[in-house]
Amino acid sequence: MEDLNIVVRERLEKAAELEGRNIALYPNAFSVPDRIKDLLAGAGGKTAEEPESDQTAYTVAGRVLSVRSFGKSTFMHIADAEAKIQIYLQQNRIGEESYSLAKKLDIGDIIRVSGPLFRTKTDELTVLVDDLVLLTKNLRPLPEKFHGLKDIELRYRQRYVDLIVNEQVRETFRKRAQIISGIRRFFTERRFLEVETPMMHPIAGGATAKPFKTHHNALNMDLYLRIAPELYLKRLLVGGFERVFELNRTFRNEGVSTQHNPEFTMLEFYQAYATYEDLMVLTEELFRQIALEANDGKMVLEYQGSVIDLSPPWARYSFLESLTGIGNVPQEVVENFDAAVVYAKSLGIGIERFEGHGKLLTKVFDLVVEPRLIQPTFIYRYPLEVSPLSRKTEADPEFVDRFELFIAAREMANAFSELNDPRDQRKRFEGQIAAFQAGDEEAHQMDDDYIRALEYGMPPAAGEGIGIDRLIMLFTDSPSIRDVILFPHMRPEKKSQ
RNA sequence: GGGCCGUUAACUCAGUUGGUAGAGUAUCUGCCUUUUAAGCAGAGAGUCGCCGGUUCAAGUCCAGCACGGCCCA
Repeated sequence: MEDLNIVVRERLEKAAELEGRNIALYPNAFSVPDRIKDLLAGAGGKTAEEPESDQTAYTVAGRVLSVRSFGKSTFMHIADAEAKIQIYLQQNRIGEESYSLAKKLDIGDIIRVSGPLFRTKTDELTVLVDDLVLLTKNLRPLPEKFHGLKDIELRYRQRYVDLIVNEQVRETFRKRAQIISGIRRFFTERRFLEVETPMMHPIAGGATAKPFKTHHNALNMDLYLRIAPELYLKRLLVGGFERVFELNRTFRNEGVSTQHNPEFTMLEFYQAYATYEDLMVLTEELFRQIALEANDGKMVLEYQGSVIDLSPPWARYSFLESLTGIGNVPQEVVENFDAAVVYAKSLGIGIERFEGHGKLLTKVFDLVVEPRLIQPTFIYRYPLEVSPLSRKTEADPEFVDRFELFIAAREMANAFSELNDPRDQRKRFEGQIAAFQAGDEEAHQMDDDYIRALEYGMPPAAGEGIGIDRLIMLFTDSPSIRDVILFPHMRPEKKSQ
């Protein structure tokens, strides 16, 4: 307690004083029948005189955000979950006893007030308080009213404070919830079944990434936090569910950045009897619905200064076309491995000895093409080498029936027609194991049960993964993934406050 | 992992050439019954991120570390 600042000490003293007057600091069971939003909406169409004539008392609760105190009357603003409203306390209306409590209230306290509505001289709808109850005493001062809480570290570490004082942050997370429930509806309406598959995997598969490792004590076995739900969802296609989706957390043991958080939310969906081309159309429809619901019905949005038009259809380039056409990569680089090595080195790309032509070209792509893909763009037909779970392109078996979607220079989705030939899948895994032995830590492991599942027969299908956090960033114009994750991962604080 | 930047009161920020630590908000006291970044008068509030070094003297200069941010890989 000795490390508390003077303001907290004073509030503790004030709290003790109130308790000495038999005023409960944290009382329970006070009903709050009205919402501030409803009061504002109900009075919206009324003239200044009408609220005066309506003496109906309303009861709202909320946190005190500001106080403007005079001798014997006080204005405050209080906010509940959706809105804020001004309240007006007068000593001769609520009595000296209640008014002395009002004088002791602090910004940050949660109170309940009852009374009729009126409009002030400046036409602001205000609750004329008849009854005041302290519901929760605040002991820590809120950040300054004008500048708010700016310090990014504090905002993430103490998100609760960020949410109290920064309305825009609340709005971002409301929009996140709205988009996610819209996605659920989109797939449910199309007869996709929402499923939950394990997050702890004995084999971390379905993506190229380093996993987190954990341990099950009773079973005495190591487990990995999933890097993708993919292989379990496809087992469900084998099982007979023809359309499934999962919308939940995935974990990758990588660095943190404005676009990476160790745990993030991923949508994956699989549709039997569809191809990756069908999913391009479905993806356009999905974004169209999200824009209708979360972008005021507009297909155009602004992200960090770039105007992005989501109107379908979106541009489509094959992977190789995009390298030469968008990235201005010389033709011989895409045709010849040795030329690709020289070119990659000239861009400063580090090359591992287990990396082949396809892998090299994806590194070149990330550097010279991806940054230019501002408008929604499908890049399709990826190298076989970087796609161990995708169906080969029938016309060109060095490539696969896969696309990635880029918007605002970021990968937003990854989709492909699924490889359902168990013999080919086993060979692909074996190739991955060879890469792992050559030093590729992210290479896929053999998953014998997955092969066994395919041997029972998985219908031809296509599947897709969408990084939900990046999608939310796009629709909320957020520069960092941490702005759309309520509690982003941080190193621990050195000492608690 | 590398480079650059930041860390000063609860919050937002100043702090000059190295010479006793500043403002606004918030808090406390007094006045004030239609204010809204209310106003006026006064007061309190600091491990200048941490640890060393240089110096008569360090918020300031130097080294290391911690946390954070941005960029790069």
